[in-house]
Amino acid sequence: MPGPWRLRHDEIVLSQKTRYAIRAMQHLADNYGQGPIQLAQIAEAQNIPAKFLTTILSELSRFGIVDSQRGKDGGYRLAVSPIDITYGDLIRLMRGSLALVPCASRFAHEKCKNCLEEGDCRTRALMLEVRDRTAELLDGVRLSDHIDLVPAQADSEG
Amino acid sequence: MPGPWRLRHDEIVLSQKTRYAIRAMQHLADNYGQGPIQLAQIAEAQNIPAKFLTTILSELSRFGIVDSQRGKDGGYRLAVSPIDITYGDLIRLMRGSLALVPCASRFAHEKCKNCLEEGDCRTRALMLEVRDRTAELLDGVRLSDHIDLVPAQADSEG
DNA sequence: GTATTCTCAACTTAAAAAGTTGACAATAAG
DNA sequence: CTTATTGTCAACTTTTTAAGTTGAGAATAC
Repeated sequence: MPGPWRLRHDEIVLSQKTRYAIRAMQHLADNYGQGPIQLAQIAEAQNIPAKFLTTILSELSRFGIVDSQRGKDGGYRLAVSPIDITYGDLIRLMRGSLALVPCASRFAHEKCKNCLEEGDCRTRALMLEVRDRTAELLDGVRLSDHIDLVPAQADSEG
Repeated sequence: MPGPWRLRHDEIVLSQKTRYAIRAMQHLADNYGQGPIQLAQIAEAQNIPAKFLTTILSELSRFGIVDSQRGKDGGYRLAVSPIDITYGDLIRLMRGSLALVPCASRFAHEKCKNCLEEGDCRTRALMLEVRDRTAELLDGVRLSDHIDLVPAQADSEG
């Protein structure tokens, strides 16, 4: 890997919506076992536009991973213990797949547009490998887990 | 991970452009050491819209990873041996980072929009881990490597 | 029955990705 | 030195996706 080739910054992988969903779920996990938590409270604590959170929580509720209750003192709670929800689950739920390319999705597998025949695509095997490693990691951490923060400094590249 | 929660399919990670770039580079790698390869030939062989490939190859050329030559019998060739170019290099070049979220990029690190303070973000450590594992894999495979295709069937999920 | 809280489809806005155009620059061959 | 060939590049159009809002409605509690 020679050369100081210039870097760009775009093509973010986890959308805002997915990230909001993760934070909302973390919030619910933190309050698991207590009464329903109101949307407004989550929005405020997690810095998420309330109206948008509406969409996200309804969706999670339709998925059945969150229970909702209307009316006074209503709100949301996890429908499942936080120990039974992995980050992999959440990401698959919100974005359909952990794969970097369509053809490397184990579940939602489909042909990549404008690609070669799959038998001739040399990138696919690598992307499947990446997907599997990613899944392994993301499915190994649960909403109930405490996650240690590492200092994270720019020593390695990328 | 209980429940048959419905899956979606969107938010693809490697853009068309990045995938085209990878295939174009593979093509050049296959013809490394031979004369310059013309854009039209690459476009045809790799099923890439020729005019769009123009943009991509010019870019790669500006990055210095590809050499170009104009005029009759001109074309493109790798400026660097395929053994010295990893898939990680290519992806970083085209999309700036291997990270799933902005705050987990080692190089192009920046704060995620509308997130909590980094010290309070519990997702970050996990995403850094994912980034590192991905980088490890992608930097371990070179354009010169033959990649074995595995049958890849939907046994595990996601 | 009224205040509260979630529901949801439809809509708007904004941004990014994908791809095209066309004038121009370099090179080779005659 | 002229012509055909091939890459360069900024500007543009089109399409798609993400992000967020609106507003009417449904369930619940008091």
